[in-house]
Amino acid sequence: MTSKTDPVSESLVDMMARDIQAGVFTPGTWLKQIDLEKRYSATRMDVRRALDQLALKRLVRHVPNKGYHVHALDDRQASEIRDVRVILETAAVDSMIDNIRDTDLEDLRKLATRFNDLILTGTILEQYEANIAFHMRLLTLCPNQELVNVVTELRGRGPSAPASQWKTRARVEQSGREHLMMIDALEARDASALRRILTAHIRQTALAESLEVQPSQRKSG
Amino acid sequence: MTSKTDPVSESLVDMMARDIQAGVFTPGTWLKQIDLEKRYSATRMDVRRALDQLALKRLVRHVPNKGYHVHALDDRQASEIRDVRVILETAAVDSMIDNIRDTDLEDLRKLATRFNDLILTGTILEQYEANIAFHMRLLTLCPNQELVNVVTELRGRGPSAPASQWKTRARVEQSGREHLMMIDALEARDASALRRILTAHIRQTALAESLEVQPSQRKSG
DNA sequence: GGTTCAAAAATTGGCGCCAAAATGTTTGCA
DNA sequence: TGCAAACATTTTGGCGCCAATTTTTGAACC
Repeated sequence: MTSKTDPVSESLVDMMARDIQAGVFTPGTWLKQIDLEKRYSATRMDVRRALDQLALKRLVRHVPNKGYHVHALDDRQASEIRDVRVILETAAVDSMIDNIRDTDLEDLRKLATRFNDLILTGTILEQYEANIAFHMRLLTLCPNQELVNVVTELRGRGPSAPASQWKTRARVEQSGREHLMMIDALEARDASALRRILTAHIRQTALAESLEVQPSQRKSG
Repeated sequence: MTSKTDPVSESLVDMMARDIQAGVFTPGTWLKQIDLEKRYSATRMDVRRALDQLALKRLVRHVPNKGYHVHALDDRQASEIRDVRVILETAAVDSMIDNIRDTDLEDLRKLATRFNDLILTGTILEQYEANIAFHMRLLTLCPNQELVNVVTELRGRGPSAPASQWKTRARVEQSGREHLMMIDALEARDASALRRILTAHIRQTALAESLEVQPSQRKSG
C-alpha cells in the first residue's frame, strides 16, 4: 500500500508463507488465484509472482495448467530439514554465548514468558508468532547474519508447528519449558547444555540425559 | 523440457544464475530486460519472472523503476556464507564416510582429474563447471538431500569462483590438489583430515597443520 | 567553457484482455 | 438407472499495449 511493487509483493509472499505455516492452508490445498487476490486484496499479477516465489521456496508446488497447491513434506524431508537446523543452530551456540548480554537475557525471558502466557489465553496463530519471536531473538545473538537467514528460511520450509508439531497441549507446554531452559543455559554460559536442549527442541524429542553432547547427524533418514 | 512454462522459466533462472556465477555479468552490472530477452531469446514476462526469482535468491538486486543489477556481496557476507558452508559440509563428513563406496571414489577421481586437465586446456567456464561437478558428486555422498540443497544454494549465492577466488593459476592448481587430498581422506575414512581439507578449501586459506581439527565458526565477521 | 534546464528517447512496470486447458454439469442413450 | 459424451463454467496463463519514470541528449544561458 505504501510504495510500488517490491514491498507489496514481498509482504504478500510473507503473508502467504505465514498463512501456510500457520495452517490456514493445509497441505494439498489448491491455491486458486481468484481466492488469493480477494483474500489479500492484491492484483492477479502480484498473486502470481508471490506464488512463483513460494514455489521457489518449496512451500507450494506448481503443476502447469493446473495451479499451485500447498506442498506437503514427507517425513524424510521434514526430518532432514530438522537435522540441518540442528547442525546450524548448535554450531551457532558458541558465538551466541560469546556475544550475549544482560539485555538479551531480559528480552528472551520476556518473549519466553509471553509464549507461555499465550498457551493459556492466545490463539494458535498468536502462539505461533510468539514462538517465532523468541527463536528469532535467540538466533540473532549469533553474529553470522547469513546463518540466521538460512535457518529462518529452513524454519519456514519445515512443517508448520501448529499443524504437525504442537499436536498436544502437553507438547506446547514442554516447548515453553524448553525455552526457559535455553535461557538458563545461556545465562550459565553452558554451551553443551544449550546444544542439548536446542537439539531436542528442534527435533521435538524428549531430552535424553544419557545422550551424547555433540549432535552428530549421522544417519539422517 | 517437456511441458510449457515451468521448465522454461526454471532453466532460464538457472542459465542466468550460471552466467552470473561464471562472471558473464560482473557485479554491479545493470541487467536490462531487452538485452536479456535477446540473449536468452525469451519473452519479456519470462525474463521478469526469472529476475524476480534471482532477486529472491539474492543474486541480483531490484531497484524499483530502475531495474535489476548483479549484487556484489561485501566481504562480510562472503565470509559468513563460507562459514555456513564450512559448518554444513564438515557436519556432513561423517555420513559421507559412512556411505561411500568404491564406485564413488572412482567417479570422484575422474572428476578431479578432469578438473586438473581443464586447468591447462579448458576455458574458465569449463573449469568452473568441472569444479561444480566434483563438489556436487562429493556432496551427494551425504544422504541428507536437504543439506545438499542448502549447500548448493549457498554455493550459488556466494562469490563466483572464477571472478573472485581463482585469482591466480597457482590458486586453481591448489584447488585441484585439494580435491585429490579429499579423495585420499575419504578412501582412508579419515573424517578429521577431510574436515580440515574441506574447511581450508572452502575458505580458500592455506592448510594450517597446527590448526585445530574441529571447525568452530566462532567469530564469523 | 561549464552548468543547468528542458525535451526526447529508452526502459521499466502495471493492467487488462483473450485464448487454452481443466473441471463440473447436464443431457442423451443404452 | 448407470455411463458416456458434449456443453458450460471456471481457472490458468500468455501476450501486448500504454503509462510512469528515469536517463540521455541537446541547447541555451551564465
